[in-house]
Amino acid sequence: MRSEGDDLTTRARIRDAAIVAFGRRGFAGASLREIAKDAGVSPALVVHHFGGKDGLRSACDDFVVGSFMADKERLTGASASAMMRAALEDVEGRMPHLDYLARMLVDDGPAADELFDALYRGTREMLDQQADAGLLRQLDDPEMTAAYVTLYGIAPILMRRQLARAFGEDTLTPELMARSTLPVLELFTQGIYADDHLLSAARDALHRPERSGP
Amino acid sequence: MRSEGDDLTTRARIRDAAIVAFGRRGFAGASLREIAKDAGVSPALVVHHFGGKDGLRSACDDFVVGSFMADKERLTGASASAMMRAALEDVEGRMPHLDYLARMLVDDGPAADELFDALYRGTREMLDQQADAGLLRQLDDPEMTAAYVTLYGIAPILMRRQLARAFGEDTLTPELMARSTLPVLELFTQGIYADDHLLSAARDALHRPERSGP
DNA sequence: CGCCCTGCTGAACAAACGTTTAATGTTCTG
DNA sequence: CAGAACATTAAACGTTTGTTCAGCAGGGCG
Repeated sequence: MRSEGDDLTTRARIRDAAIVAFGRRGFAGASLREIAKDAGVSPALVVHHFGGKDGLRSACDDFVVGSFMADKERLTGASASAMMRAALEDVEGRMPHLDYLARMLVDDGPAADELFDALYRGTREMLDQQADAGLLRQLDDPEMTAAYVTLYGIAPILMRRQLARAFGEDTLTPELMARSTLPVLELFTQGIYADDHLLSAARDALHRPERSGP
Repeated sequence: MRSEGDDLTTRARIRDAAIVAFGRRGFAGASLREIAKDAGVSPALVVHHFGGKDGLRSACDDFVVGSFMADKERLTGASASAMMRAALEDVEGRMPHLDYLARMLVDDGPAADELFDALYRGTREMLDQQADAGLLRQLDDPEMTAAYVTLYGIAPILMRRQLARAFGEDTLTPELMARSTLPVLELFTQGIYADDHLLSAARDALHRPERSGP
């Protein structure tokens, strides 16, 4: 009997192979036969366990999102440096999950909305707490800011390969992630512009949007 | 005879249909037959014009990247508010191209590297200019900062649907893009944190990375 | 023992895929 | 007008896709 909890069962092996395949080639690009071969089983068994390709997809969705949420919950309340260390520690081990999450978020699958909402809500709550603690500046549009902080947190995961390539690596290494910590925090605590010429120019442009004549 | 310049030829219609299909369903998910039907031609004609699905892909790559670069070049040197207005003006008209670019950047296609490199290079040059003009703060790691500014510029395009959904829309509207201008510029000119507790904590953690005992 | 589940497989299925081939209009050219 | 060159198609090909089906091994239970 298949119990949801214990792992390493055949069912779990299939699911893990599917996560890798979907993450690498996308849902449409990965075939049941390839997944079955990677898991060392027959294609029919995949259907037997998950009902079909769509069922396999939602099982993967649930598992990846679930373990991501568990990780997130486990680290809630931990110190910032502990979170950082945990995130850096095995990027490689969780790489298939990251691949899968990235694919989810751009493929508009059914579970992607739920995942993004959870991330956005988490970011909003975090920012609210920090605002209450007096750690934040006065924000012009807190909700939109929270949305962009969420986007900016996901961006390096979505484009991890390009980010790595820009620094001569071919995948995201712990060193690269460590190196990116300071610049990101620098941006978030003091920005990169020395004065507010761009900001006030934008304010002007938005408040009286003049059109250029012929 | 097919001339590269003038548009609305059958070849161009096929290519445009392919851009829409690839952007929506991904390269593997879109079929030649569907593209041919959307373009109002037979599947065989697609092969005749582009040599096959791969040829069609690279033709789309070239066209989308090419017109993107042309747009970018056309706006080089324009005022910031002019760039903003141009970018906002017809998000809807360029939506298929945005879909396609987003898919390119996460699908690791052959032309994606070239595109990202161009974007990254452009960002680095822009930041260098602004640094020379004294508009930038002193940056801890200018290259990594430039990489993240590039990522952050692309992020709202990659996750445009989620961003829109967070504000009750189902696609990226000009209003949403306008509304996001101020929060983003706010972040880039002064950050969101009131003090540097996170930044200095990260500096400490990176310079003496203590491990937590058992 | 016999029975029935459950995990699992090989073979086969219809559909969809990208591509090829041969043929038909269509258009330009000498 | 003949003929080459191009645009276009219907039909078929071989492959791969997701899925179905009948059946085999094996362990718990009467």
